[in-house]
Amino acid sequence: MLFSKTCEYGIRAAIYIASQSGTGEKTGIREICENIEAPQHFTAKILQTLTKNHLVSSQKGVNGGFYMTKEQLQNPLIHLVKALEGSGNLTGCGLGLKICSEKEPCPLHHKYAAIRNNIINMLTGITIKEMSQSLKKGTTVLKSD
Amino acid sequence: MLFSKTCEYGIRAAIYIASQSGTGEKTGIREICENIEAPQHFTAKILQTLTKNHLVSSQKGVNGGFYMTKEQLQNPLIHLVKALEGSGNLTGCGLGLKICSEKEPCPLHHKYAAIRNNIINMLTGITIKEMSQSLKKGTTVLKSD
DNA sequence: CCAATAAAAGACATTCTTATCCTTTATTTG
DNA sequence: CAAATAAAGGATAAGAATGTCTTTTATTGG
Repeated sequence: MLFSKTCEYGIRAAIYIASQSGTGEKTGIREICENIEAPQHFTAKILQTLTKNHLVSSQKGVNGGFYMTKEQLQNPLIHLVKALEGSGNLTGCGLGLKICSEKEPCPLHHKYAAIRNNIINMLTGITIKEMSQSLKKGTTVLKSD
Repeated sequence: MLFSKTCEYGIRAAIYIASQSGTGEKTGIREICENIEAPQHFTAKILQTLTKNHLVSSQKGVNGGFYMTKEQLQNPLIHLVKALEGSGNLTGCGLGLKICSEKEPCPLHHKYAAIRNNIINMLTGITIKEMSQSLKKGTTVLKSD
């Protein structure tokens, strides 16, 4: 509900890449998509966006693939979301008004603002690394079987 | 971010209709759309859905239009959202997994579940009437000028 | 250098959302 | 009843999101 397909696949791919980035290993797009059950070519495009935004690293050629540096592992989830959804997403009016502020609020403004703060806090308060660790431990999953 | 255009227009239209439903007056689609700055034909379709779901009332013909009964004014916002977005929207996994539960959670499951509860509480805790009252008082607005 | 490999990039197809237009049906008023 | 009115309904169009396929570019290992 919160995320587009682009964002869902992107987050899942990033978590999987992170889970494989322990000692500098790289992971190919095919392996990623098998492990997160996502369409391969579409996900490849999404990873292009993430690498352009320096949230994921990649290397072409033999033994190439995607990986994440220590610094990239520390990125909070919100960085991925902003790169993939655009940041306007987290700032607009809940009812779609062009102008909606504390001074001239829509009828949902205050309650919506509270929710949005919750969301931003959640996205800011969790790192890729944390999510990948639960995946490595086996306490969480990224696909349905 | 939370709502589709369909939902945004639907909610705004419902609030406007509610604000005009004091003593049984009806409001035409043209007037509604002028006051909420929404596309007329598209909004008309949305209102068809809402009337089918008995969330708004309508009457054809001369002096007809849309209105809401006392009971309809008491509907919480979540009824509109479920009618317009479908209720699956408020139940699925944040990362799009088909299966994601307490037993087999995705890496975002717990934090996402908390947010979703917040959202459901917000949508359940506010009625159309409450929103329309703030509009009538002039403390909130539904359009940008 | 050459062959193999894997990501990047571009073109295109499909589906869903958003939006418009036109016709039909129901209702009211004179 | 007739004319006017307004919502309901159907057909269609434009745009965005999602998804696929093919070619190009960069890199590595032999």
